[in-house]
Formats: sequence, C-alpha cells, structure tokens
Amino acid sequence: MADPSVLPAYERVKAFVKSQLSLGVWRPGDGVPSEAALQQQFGVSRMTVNRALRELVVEGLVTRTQGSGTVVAQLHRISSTLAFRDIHDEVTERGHTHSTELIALEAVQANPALAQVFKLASSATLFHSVMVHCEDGLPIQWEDRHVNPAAAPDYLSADFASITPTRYLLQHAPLTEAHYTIEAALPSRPEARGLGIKPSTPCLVMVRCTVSGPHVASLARLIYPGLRYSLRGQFQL
Amino acid sequence: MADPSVLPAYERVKAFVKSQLSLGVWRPGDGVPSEAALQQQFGVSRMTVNRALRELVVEGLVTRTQGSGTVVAQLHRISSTLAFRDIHDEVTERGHTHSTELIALEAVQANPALAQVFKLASSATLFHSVMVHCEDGLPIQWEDRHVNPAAAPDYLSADFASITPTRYLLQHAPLTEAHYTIEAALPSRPEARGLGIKPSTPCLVMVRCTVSGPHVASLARLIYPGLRYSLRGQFQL
DNA sequence: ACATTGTAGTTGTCTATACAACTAGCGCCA
DNA sequence: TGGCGCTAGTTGTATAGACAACTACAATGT
Repeated sequence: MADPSVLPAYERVKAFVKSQLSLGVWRPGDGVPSEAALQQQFGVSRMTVNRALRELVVEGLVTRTQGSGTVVAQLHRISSTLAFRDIHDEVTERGHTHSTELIALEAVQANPALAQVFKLASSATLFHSVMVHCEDGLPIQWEDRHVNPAAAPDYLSADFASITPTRYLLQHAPLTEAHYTIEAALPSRPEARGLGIKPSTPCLVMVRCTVSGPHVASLARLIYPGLRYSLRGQFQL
Repeated sequence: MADPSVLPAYERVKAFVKSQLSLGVWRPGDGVPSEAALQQQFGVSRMTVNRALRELVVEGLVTRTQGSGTVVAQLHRISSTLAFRDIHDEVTERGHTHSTELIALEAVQANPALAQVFKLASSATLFHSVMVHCEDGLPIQWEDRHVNPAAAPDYLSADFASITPTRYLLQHAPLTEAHYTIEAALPSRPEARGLGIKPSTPCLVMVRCTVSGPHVASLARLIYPGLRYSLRGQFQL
C-alpha cells in the first residue's frame, strides 16, 4: 500500500550525494557539505544526515574526519564479499545435483609447516580428508583439508556423503576468524586426475584457514578447474 | 586523554553479540534478543541498540525482519572488498618502483563482440591500449584495454608514462558502475612474451568493465602471472 | 618570529520520544 | 473447520536536543 517510490529521508540524502559523485560534480578529494548544511538543504534532522553519511563511509564512497569534515573517497571499491558458502548449497541453488567422492579420511602426523599453521607441536596429530566435489557428475572442486582434532574431535566419523566438511565444521566449530588467498596454479598430477583435467590446465587455488575460538580449526586447499569456475564482483554507485 | 578501553555503547552491544556468536552460544538460525531486551540489559536507549544491530546486518552476521525479529545469519561472509586500485599506487605502497612499457596505443574499429559490450554500432571507433606494468622491473601485469571515445575523448594523447590508464579514466570519467570476473587461464603467446613467462605458466585473468554515467567507458583485460600475484581476504568476527 | 590560547565549525555519540510498518499468533465467529 | 480480524511484539524511520571530541585557524602575547 505504501508508495515504494517515496524513499526514506536518509536514502534521499544518500541518493543526492551519489548523484553528485556519478555526475562528476564532486571529485575524489573534494569536500562534501557538512551535516548542518545538508540538514538545512533537505529539511531533515541532523541524525538523519548523520546516518546517511555514515552508511556512505561503509560503502567506501566518502571518508570522514571528526573536527574536519567529509571528503569524497579517493578510490571506489568493487564490492565482492565472498560468501563463506557450502559448495553443496552453491550447486543445488543452480538447480544441479551435488555429489562427492571421498578419496582419503585419516589421521596424520603434522609436518613442521602444518604444525606452525595450527600452532601445535610438530608431532601433533591432525585429521586429513581429501575429496572431489562434482556438479551433475562433473568434477568442479578438489578439496584437501587438514583439521585440528581439538576443534572437531569426531571429524573422522562424520558421514561426508551426506554433509560437506565445510558444513560439518561450521556446525561443530563456530567460525570466529578466517583468511584466504587465491592464486592461479597448475594442479598436481593426482589433483588433475581427480578433476579429470590435463595437468596443464590452469586452476584457481584457494587456500583457506579458519579459526574457531582458541583453535586454528582447519586449513583447506581448494582447487577449481580454471574454466569451470570464476569469481565475480560488482560495484554500483 | 580519553580512555580508549571504554568502548562506545553501541560497540559494547556489538561486542556482546559477537562474543555469543564466537562462543557458539547462539547458532545460525537462533533468535537474537529484541532491541527492547538488549536495551534493558545494557541500560542504553533503543536507538543505540538499533544502531548496533543495523551494523551487524551490514557485516553479515545477523538478519532482521520487521515485525518478526533478529536472527543469527546462516553463513558468515569472508569480506574481501576488492579496492578499485591503481596498480601504480599498489606498487609504490610496497616501497617498490613502478614502471610501464607501452606496447600499443591506437584507434581501432570495434568487432561485434566489443560493440555489444560498449553498446555501440559495430562500425564504431574505440581506443585501444596495451601495456605491461612492472614492479622493480619485473613484469606483474599485462593490461589490454579498450576505451569508449565518448567517455574519454583525449585518451590517445594521454601520457601513460606518468599516469596509468586506470587513474586517467578515474579522473576523466567518474566511476558509476563496474563489474569483473576473475579466472585462471594460460596467457597467449604475446602476453607470455610481454610478461617474461612461459606460455604454460598459469595466470589470473581479470576482465573488468566500467561504466561512467551513460557510457560503457572501458573494458580491461588484466593478466597477472600466477605466482607473482594473489588475492587475499579475511573475515574477523 | 614563535609559541600559546581561544574559538568556530565539524563529526561522534547518546537519549527520550514518537509514529509507522510489519509479523505471528490468538480468539472469535460463521 | 475455515476464515477473519484484533493485538502484542518487533523492527524501521525520524526528530530535537545535548554534550563530547577533535580540527583548523585566527588572535594574542611574549
């Protein structure tokens, strides 16, 4: 019933600022009118203008300095927030079927590099799983994962035919921190064989480390065949 | 002078919610106390609680539904907002020197695919530039770019020894929209030669399309030698 | 010339209040 | 049983006012 064409006041202020940016009237480095000025211009309260400008800071369009003023930000951002998603959901949302092939599930002794990542003694035991994820039967991800037994003691007895490691860990070890890197690389021979590609096919490799409370919970190496997968992002003023 | 250990009230509320998440007390799908409840618990005004929860929505940790309540979000996000950065700044910020080698700078006639991207007639003229960016002399990016003359009429007379195309375009054609894809691929033969790598070296390929006002301004194909470049991101509760 | 102080302007936070908009569930009635 | 409306509870938006914190600059005094 309400007219959706009537934007909330703070959205009107945001839209005005964005229009000035998009028209090039205000350039990076230029000053934006003060809250008091915008308050007068729009006939709204200062809190409303304040909310609008604070949200523009979050969007990366302006920067604000207490005592000094608001300035158009130098570099716009392309927002590409990688969802920490379960590949099973990703695939089923595309209307396809997800299946996995478990290649290994075992306890192993950490090597020095792994022990350092997990902040454990180099003789510590880690869980190790390797699997291939398929979309409609086509391999799309090789997952090689080490798990800290302290964070998920029953990892080895999970049924990975019905639940992915990502989901299992999200359920059993709440996520408090994570970081990742993505780069291009060639697959190793077993990886290429598991993905059904030639060893010369370039792949996206994501290495992802997750922390749960006091523990480094998991280190995953995810390999995507180059042309079957891509990252996307967008920016909209 | 002010004690920085005393957080603002809205930050205290946010910290409380985050702690419940990190301890696993509240799981995805669980309800979060209402604004009224948190208001009582912390002895602050409702607006303060409201701000805290609104910011948690932006961070992707909770979802809110008017009339219903606040709920812990299902999937946390790894925030990785790609800054729309100038490679020159990136390199100099690392304390290195940036140099470029201009390989081509010309006007060309669009092919059908390009014309479609730029929403121009297939006979339209486009500007075309090709260059290699180096960090301390080492090639790190191949940039192949087409530019819409309507958005940057003087593109061909810019001095790309002193200003990068990215910066030139940001200055002359305010960014209103952009999108990109990233995937792994092998470089073409000239690209490999320009980057000083073997044609079998996997690379990250970013294709980035920018819009300025009414014009599709630029389509850039950026190629990064696989192991000299990686994307990074992180999530912190 | 230099250092200090004051001041106007700006953003940061917080409150108390108000009303609108929406949801979910309960109870009533046919 | 099924449909309807009411209501309590919740979030969304907006206001006016207040004080704190900070910046930049001008004025002052030495």
